[in-house]
Amino acid sequence: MNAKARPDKTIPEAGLASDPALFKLLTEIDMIAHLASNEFARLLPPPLTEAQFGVLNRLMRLDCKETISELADAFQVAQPTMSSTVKKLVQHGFVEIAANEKDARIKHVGVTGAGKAIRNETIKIITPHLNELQTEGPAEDWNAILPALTALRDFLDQRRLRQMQRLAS
Amino acid sequence: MNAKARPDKTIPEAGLASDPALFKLLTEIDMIAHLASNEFARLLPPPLTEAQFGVLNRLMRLDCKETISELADAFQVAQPTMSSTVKKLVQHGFVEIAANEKDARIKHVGVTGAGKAIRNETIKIITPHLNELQTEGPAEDWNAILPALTALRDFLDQRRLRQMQRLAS
DNA sequence: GACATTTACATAGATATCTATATTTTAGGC
DNA sequence: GCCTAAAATATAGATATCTATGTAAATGTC
Repeated sequence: MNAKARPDKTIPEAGLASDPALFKLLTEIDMIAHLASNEFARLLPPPLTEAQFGVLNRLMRLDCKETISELADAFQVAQPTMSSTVKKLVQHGFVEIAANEKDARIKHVGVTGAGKAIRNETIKIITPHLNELQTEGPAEDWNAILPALTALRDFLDQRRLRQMQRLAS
Repeated sequence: MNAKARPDKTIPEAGLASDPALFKLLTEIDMIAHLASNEFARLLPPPLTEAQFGVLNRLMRLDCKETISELADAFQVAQPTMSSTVKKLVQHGFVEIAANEKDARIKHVGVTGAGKAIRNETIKIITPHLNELQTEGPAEDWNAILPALTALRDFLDQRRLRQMQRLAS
């Protein structure tokens, strides 16, 4: 990202006035996700990437081990993508693989001490930025709009599952 | 994306109950963007990619030509990324480059007839899916929550510009 | 007006993702 | 029990993105 701060050409609202509300919403959501993702990626302590942090964060929040496929499903990425992410986490010593006694195909991914340390370090780095967003950002009632977005996400997720089942039949 | 439709392990709400509302919101937004992006990418008529469609759509909506840098800024991607996207659009014959008479460094990107055709074809493909989202998706008042998200996006965008200026000083 | 700086774009190399497919292990039908 | 199908993961190859840097053209300073 090398963009220079040029004369403000920012569009006040995503899309055109004529676009349907849902299309504008999705456009806006895409831009927010993109902006937040870029900012977040820059803050991460090397060698941690967004995908890698996501895995550490999830396993620590849920306080459990998960398999490659479970993680791939949770983050909605392809299984080889998660295999690659986990492989790098292993190389960095942030997770370790445990074999399943009953099924030799399955690998359980668990966070190591080093993994917990860098995840907590990341949280410390991120927190002030989130706080700035809270205090200096727009004063909206985020809890009020959260259920609508959760419903939308759930619908898209269900539709995705339906389409996959259609392909498999 | 090879995920199988496994027993429903969907988390009802993004993140943990203990997470701050804004963090949950950003997590939810990231998941929606991811889901929508995946679905959209699958629907695009080859050889069009999401980034390529975005450029065609923008130039046609604004009914103008823009430079590589202007497009990179608009989509918040690095300039070489947009150079690459435009190069592929040129190879497919969807845009054409016009030189600037006064400044030989500048390239103006304009949509061709073939570009307009495939953009309109894409709209036709997408529309039924958007309609399904409208009719079968959650019945929320999207117009009501749009301003809050626009404000959030604007804040993140402004913060990004501030940080870039800080680096340049 | 010469020279350093800035600007617009291109190129090179690295990474993360995807799809397609291979490999290994388990489960099921006969 | 055997043999096929399904499941979990790995490998290979392609693409899109990034950062760092190169190149050419315009700008500005003295």
